[in-house]
Amino acid sequence: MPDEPRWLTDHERDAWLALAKLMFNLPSALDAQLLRDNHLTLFDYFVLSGLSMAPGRTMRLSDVANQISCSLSRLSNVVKRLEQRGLLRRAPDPDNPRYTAATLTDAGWDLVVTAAPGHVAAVRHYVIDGLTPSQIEALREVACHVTQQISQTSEAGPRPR
Amino acid sequence: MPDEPRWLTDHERDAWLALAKLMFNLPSALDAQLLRDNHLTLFDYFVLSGLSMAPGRTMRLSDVANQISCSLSRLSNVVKRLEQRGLLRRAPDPDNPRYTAATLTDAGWDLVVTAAPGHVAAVRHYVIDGLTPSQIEALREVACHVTQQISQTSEAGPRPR
DNA sequence: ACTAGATTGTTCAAGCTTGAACAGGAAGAG
DNA sequence: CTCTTCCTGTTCAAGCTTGAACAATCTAGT
Repeated sequence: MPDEPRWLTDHERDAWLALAKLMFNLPSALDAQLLRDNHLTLFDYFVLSGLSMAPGRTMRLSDVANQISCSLSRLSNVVKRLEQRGLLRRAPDPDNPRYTAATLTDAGWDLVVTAAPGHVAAVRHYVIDGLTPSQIEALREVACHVTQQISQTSEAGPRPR
Repeated sequence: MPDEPRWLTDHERDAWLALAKLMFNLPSALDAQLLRDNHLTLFDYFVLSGLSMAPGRTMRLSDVANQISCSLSRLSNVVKRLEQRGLLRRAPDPDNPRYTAATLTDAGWDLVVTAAPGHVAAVRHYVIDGLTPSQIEALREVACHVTQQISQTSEAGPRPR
């Protein structure tokens, strides 16, 4: 039988509700821009953009999954579709055939280069522009805090009581 | 042909990447706790919790959709499933038969009461606890800024150039 | 009163995500 | 050397979301 839980104060609740609204709506807003202009989801863009910055435009799938914190299952499905569109190629890693390496094709590179300006403009429009430098710093601190809590908790179970 | 776009500075990019990681992972972390303990998604919880705070535990579907900023299509599907589970009832609004009103049942109320402490604990754990009051205030300001940008832009098209 | 348009909500097909089951290879213990 | 275990990645079924099409109702203009 749990003690009386520590409810949120009014300020805490306001901040949480605002964040929840952001979580529900920002992904679809960014998806909408990328889909409309480049037929990419935000998730697709992160995968391609990650590859475009890697040496040799190549990364192991498990490294990609770690970088953007997603399930291997989801990544595998997305990468399969991106390969079917000719934006990247999959091949077993020569050093260690257990790994699969994804390499951006020229078409994939061109698409990232084409899509980047519009995507950055959307991120600026929705998130960055209009914030003061100290708000941007606070945003970074808060978001890092949350992601750290999540990754630390994944082992110990979400709610340790 | 666009001008050279305004890329993000290092600080801005760090803040944006941290927020993106939060967006990708916080919803599933909160879903996981609610699904494990109460067989509810976060979205389900917001719907039920919204009804539980409304006068008569009743709201019009379109008001619910506005409150949590989601498509009517998604809400309609979720509400149908919640009704099948006996957590709420749908009925045409007596005042205006064009509206559909959803009313929380006793079972739905009991479930919200049961689920709330664990959910609040998870929100505290992942988000609120460990932040200073000024960080919480900054979070609220930033999140409100973003949601405002999104709702203002939905009319004029995401990327006005 | 009548028509045109807007609002509200449902439904359907298509696509996506999730979690579980599975296969293959690598590393380590005995 | 062999067995077990872990890691990596794929696949499949089930469930969810999306957007478009549709029906029903209200509102406003004429």
